[in-house]
Amino acid sequence: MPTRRPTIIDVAQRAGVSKSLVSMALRGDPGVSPARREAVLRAADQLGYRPNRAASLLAGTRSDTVGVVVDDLRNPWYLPLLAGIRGALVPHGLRLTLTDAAMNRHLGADPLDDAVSLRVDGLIMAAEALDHRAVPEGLPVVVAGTRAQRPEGAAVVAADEGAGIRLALDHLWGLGHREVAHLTGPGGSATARREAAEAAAAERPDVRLTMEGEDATTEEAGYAATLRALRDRPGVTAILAANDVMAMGALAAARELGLRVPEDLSVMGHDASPLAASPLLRLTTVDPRNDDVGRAAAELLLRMIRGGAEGSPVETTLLRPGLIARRSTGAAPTRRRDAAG
Amino acid sequence: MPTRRPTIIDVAQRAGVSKSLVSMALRGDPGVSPARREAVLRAADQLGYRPNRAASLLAGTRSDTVGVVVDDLRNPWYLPLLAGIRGALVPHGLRLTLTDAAMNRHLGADPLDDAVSLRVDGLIMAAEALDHRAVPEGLPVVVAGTRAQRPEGAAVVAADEGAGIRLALDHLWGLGHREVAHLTGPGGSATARREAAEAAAAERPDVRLTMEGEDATTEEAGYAATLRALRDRPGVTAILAANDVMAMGALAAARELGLRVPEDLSVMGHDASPLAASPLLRLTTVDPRNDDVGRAAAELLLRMIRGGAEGSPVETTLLRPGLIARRSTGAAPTRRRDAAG
DNA sequence: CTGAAAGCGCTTACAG
DNA sequence: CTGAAAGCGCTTACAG
Repeated sequence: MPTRRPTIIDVAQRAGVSKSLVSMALRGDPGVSPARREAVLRAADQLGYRPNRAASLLAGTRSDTVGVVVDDLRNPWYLPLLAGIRGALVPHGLRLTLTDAAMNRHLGADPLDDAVSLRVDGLIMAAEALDHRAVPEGLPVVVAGTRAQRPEGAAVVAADEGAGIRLALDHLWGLGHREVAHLTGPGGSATARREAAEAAAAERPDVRLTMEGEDATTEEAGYAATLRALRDRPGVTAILAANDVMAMGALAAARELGLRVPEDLSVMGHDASPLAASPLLRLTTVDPRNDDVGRAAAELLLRMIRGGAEGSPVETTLLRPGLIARRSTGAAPTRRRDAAG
Repeated sequence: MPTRRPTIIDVAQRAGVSKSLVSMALRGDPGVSPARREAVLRAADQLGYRPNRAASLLAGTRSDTVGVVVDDLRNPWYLPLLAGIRGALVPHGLRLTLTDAAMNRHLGADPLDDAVSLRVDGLIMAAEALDHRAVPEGLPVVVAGTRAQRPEGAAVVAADEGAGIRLALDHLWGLGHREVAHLTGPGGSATARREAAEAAAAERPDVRLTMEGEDATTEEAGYAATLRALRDRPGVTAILAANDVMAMGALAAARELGLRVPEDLSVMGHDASPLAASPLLRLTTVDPRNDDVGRAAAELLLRMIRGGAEGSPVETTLLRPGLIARRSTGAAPTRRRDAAG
């Protein structure tokens, strides 16, 4: 029969101390003498002790865990964000529990339920707002990235979408593009980027910005929107997609039409996801610095957790995005060379 | 001040029943009268009661949670697997906690620690074997996908790699390819696929199989390996990559060399990841049917959990893979048309 | 710096 | 079908 898992009581007996002392030693409480701490750690190691988190969760006031909700694992934009979050959390001894909203929603499960039922200390939402009632009041929440809504009382850390879009359009305009199609779709960040693009274009009467919308922001949507834009707008020489995944679709559409990128058509993404760096895409992209966004979101959340409810005014932090120029953008052709034309 | 969260005691008072009755009603115990169950559910709803999972974890014998460990979120092969696992788990009321080994390892954290400290009922490992000592003895483990090692006592559900590779080579041979470069790398599934390819080629003296190895199975590795293979082997007309991500690198290398796919060079992937279906790649790929693998792994794990330690002999289940033909493969050219040649 | 005691919110036998 | 009691393995005041 499998031996019962050792508990702190077993560790205490072996180390010859009380069980509270074991608890304190294990958690690195400074008020434990080095000799006893040493004895406790040795005993724990010898017994193969592993703390029962359910017990510590129940007894303690904190879970030392942060919940991270991402929208959809298929769009890899969140990877740098997650790396930033992890990097900020780990030094503080916090763990992270990851949930994806899309698949859970698909199955009728509440994506927040997991994190909430585990009594996470705080939540980082890298997803469109879910059912807000699911967020217990008083739970610190930071929204990471640009979202349509935010739960009441949540702080926001995101890239300055206006600045990012301006970088993108300046880049394209600088290359001589005068008619740009913007691929857009539903969701907070696509909406923010679309509005920023419209605002920027309004200030430049010499350029033309075409909007091409789809009901999704996936690669397929980018593919379809690009085909449509190029068919309807002969003057378009550059595509600015709402994200890298859509830009990937745009590259596919260009290839389908026999257009060379960037000689015949420039394509730009947004997110600086790992995809954009792919040798196959070499995508010029707006870099929201999502690793920094993640780091800042995690650090803000930590302050909210530590500071208690009052210490944290609801704040919005906007980070300055950058631009990563790769081979998918180049000088505008005099006139678009369509395969058909 | 934030109101204390309601507990089953509050629910019991409101419903006018004992707290154990609340517990039973909430968990759907059949031995509770419909009237009382109704009363309990109503009271819980009115109070906004949400169970404290830490408490139920500590008091109960099961966590109703399965841990899933994936290797690296950057390679999307695991997405269909995860969908299959979820689909099988949800109807049984089990939840899933997802961990990625790569990022955790990178930060010096034990990827299993989370799941284990939460006392998951079982583990699905879609990752290279980790530190086996971290797996508590007696914990049901199913390894999903072909992996080099497996924890002692773990069951395996995977695609039949031999059959998959045979499908791939038959496909290429049928198209007239007589010299194929196989892109390989470290790790269990790449190793299994390499060995299967070698075995299959050994039976066909009229074909030539070149191995091109890298120290990783990433897109960059596939890119580098392809450049090398095409430089060293003028007769190679097809690339068979160990996975879709490497095949993506191969496509990039082909483009770099000015080779058209599939007219000048055929490229094949493995995994049937979402990437392969991309309009930009349209990658012919071996389909390990990872959704089925995930479903079968979850169902086997459930049987192991329900059956207890003895009910489950260590078993290996191999599923028959398929082949998805797309545009990246085609008839072999008489002779490779190198951009330089 | 250390130990004895109470209690976190549930589930599980066990008695009715 | 229902209720009173014990206990899961920790943490946290609290007393020394």
